[in-house]
Amino acid sequence: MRTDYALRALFTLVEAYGRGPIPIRELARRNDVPKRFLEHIMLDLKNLGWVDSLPGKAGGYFLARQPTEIMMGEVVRCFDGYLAPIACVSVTGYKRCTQESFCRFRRVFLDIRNHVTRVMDRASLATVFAGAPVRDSEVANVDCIDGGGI
Amino acid sequence: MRTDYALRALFTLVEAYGRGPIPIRELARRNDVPKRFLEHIMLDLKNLGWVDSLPGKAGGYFLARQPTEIMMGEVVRCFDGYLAPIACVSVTGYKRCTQESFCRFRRVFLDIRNHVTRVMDRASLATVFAGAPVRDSEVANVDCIDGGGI
DNA sequence: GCATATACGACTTTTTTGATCGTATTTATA
DNA sequence: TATAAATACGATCAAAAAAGTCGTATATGC
Ligand code: SF4
Ligand code: SF4
Repeated sequence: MRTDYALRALFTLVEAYGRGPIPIRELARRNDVPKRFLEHIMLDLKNLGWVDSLPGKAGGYFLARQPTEIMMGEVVRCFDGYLAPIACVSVTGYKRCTQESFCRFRRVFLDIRNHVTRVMDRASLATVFAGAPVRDSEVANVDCIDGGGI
Repeated sequence: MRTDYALRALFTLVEAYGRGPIPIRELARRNDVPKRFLEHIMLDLKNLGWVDSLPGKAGGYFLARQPTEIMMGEVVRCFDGYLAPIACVSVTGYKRCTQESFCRFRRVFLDIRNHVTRVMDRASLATVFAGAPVRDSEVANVDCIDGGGI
């Protein structure tokens, strides 16, 4: 949830970009996140340099960088440690495995990692915000070989 | 780990397909998995119909289906619940979210889900086993926009 | 009958996640 | 300058999930 909550808050700030700070109470309400929990997340985002804040009356949080300059990949990577589906194919969170030299299915995970990073590191908050919400049918419509579940 | 351990064991059985059962002691040793833990995993695999077993001397586990007929996607889905990176874009493990109607970044996750399922549901154990292990350089070589970490 | 397998529920430990609380500090404004 | 409203931040907690262990029952081949 942490990563998801962080993204929710960030996109709310993208929407309000240039229009002054938003108090955490408002961020929590709008995004359906426990307020006290969101405090920690916002603090992380601040320390990472993506948002800034003003205390006191009329204070709150606002983006510290342009929405075009924050990539989804960076955000996820900071909260989850890495984008890869498993640590043995990650760079930032690499963890050696004893089976590496002969493991066969590692290649499948590598393929997925490559796609995930390609997508996530090209997607700035601005780009993503410009897109339309997902329609239900898009989730249900599965184009994999057997039409099976996901 | 569970999913990874399951895959390790399965691929060992693929390698030995048609050459009699392999005792769990051997599976645990070869794949660096705690033996007692692997017992539970093998039992799951058996109940799911992918492997079968023989007790007693000269007993052990063996594939119950042809390696061409078990897909990686099925395996992962059974152990992890779903392939999607987040439940709101999953079919088998779908969980409603209050933000769905206006969430923007959900589309990014949907894109990833589509790729993951496409790859995983087309990859049979046989196909994957036929491939070569991953070289270190392939993991290090990142082709995302900024050449940054993964 | 004995050695060697799997079968399987109960249990324990560890890690992760999600969340709460108390209190200090800063700021605008009346 | 008092006060109300905001962030700052460490301490702590609880629940859940994941990882791993144990004891013992049962089946099989020789
Ligand atoms: S078994 Fe293969 S995929 Fe799993 S961690 Fe080891 S190298 Fe990576
Ligand atoms: S906030 Fe968006 S991505 Fe996250 S769970 Fe809700 S709909 Fe899905």
